[in-house]
Amino acid sequence: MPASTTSAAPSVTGRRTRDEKYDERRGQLADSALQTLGELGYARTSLREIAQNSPFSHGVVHYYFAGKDELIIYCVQRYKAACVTRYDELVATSTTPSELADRFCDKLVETLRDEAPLHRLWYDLRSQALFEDALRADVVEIDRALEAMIWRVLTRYAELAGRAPAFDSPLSYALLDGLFEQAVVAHAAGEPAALALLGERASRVLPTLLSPVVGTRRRP
Amino acid sequence: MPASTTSAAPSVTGRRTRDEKYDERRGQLADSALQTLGELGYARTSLREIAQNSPFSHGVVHYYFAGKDELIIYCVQRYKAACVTRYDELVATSTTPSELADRFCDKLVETLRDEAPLHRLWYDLRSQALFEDALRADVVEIDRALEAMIWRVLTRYAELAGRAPAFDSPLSYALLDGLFEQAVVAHAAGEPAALALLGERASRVLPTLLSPVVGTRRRP
DNA sequence: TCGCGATCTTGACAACTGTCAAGAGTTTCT
DNA sequence: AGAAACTCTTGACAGTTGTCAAGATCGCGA
Repeated sequence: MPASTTSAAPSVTGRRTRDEKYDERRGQLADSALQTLGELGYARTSLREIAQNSPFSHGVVHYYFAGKDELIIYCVQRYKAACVTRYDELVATSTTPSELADRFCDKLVETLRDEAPLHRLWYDLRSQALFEDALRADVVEIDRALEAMIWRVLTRYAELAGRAPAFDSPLSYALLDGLFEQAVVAHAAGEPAALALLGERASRVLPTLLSPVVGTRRRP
Repeated sequence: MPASTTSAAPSVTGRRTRDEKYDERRGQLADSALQTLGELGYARTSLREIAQNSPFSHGVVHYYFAGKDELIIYCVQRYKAACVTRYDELVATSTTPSELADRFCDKLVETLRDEAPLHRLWYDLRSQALFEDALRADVVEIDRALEAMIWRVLTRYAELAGRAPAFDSPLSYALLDGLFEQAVVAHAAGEPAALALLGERASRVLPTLLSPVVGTRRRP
């Protein structure tokens, strides 16, 4: 174990301190673990398999983590950090509702295309959390963060359109998440149209997530 | 192995034939397996655990099934048969759109309340199919059957309302499935409001799955 | 009643898992 | 340079798993 127990902020000096290297190794191991998890899924991933996808041997895990559970949870939190800001730039810079909708759908398709293993892993972990208590708290927290991410998109979308969201945050997230998970499943099953269908369906659904326009009906 | 290889239709005589008993045992084992799977999830369920939830010992599985995979797939197909007709009676006997919507939402809540383990298992298996090729074909087939089940509800709902479905079958299913899975997760996490929220959200979403009314706008 | 096939139990097997201790190798500091 | 702390490898452990073979038990037909 490292001598110091203080958390590792970047050192002011040029040299890296021990704690920084320690945290770097933890991250390195977590990335190897995430790669393996994305390929094999939670159930089939063993510590030895993780180590084989890393420059280290299987025993090193217990030097940097208390055990398998702590490693997995660390991975899950790392995954979350990479996810929840995915649409923020798009939300900040879009100027019309249709521009925001288009860019959001494109990004949705793009992340499925480029990061399919991680998305498979996410749905796998969320299912595992239905049975494994140790995962539940972190999975629920990530789900909330994803919901908030979607809600930021929708509220800005509504704002740009001069309308209101049709549903509240959890319901809106549930609908879009169902759409995305269906695409992940189809993509994993090798359906080549999965990407295009996701984009097309998302762009059809988005307008219905805003409440119907009022006040434009002609006077009687 | 049983002497005859013919499939076991109910015998005309009063006595049960060997093949009938053979199939009965397969079903019995599959039910024990489904119970264990619903409690522990796919990853943590072993053949010995399944056998402990049955009147038999662990070795008997290999007398009735070629191996673990065949047992699991047999279970999954059995699960499907119990699921896909859940809303058919309601579809056949409802006479107004709001009656159908109410009864559908009630049934949705009821099945989550009474059969939560099986629903957990379903989402678990669908996630496992993202990694395990042996499960993929059967899981995809079940997903299609569930989609058709939902589509029967929606087309009848639209018919009773004198309107058209707003989206096609896959998209409608994806949206409602997202809603239901969210409720399964919340229910498993012990949130007591999960059941009520599911019913409330479903009844809010259903009307938006029909295309907006046209032709009722007053003439200019 | 007896015999034979169907059914089921028991026990063993190899493979795999998470865990951890012992020690080798490496870096750091005085 | 030498000691001390840190880092990593190796090998072993106990437990679990799917699989299957050998044999015990059951039940039906003659």
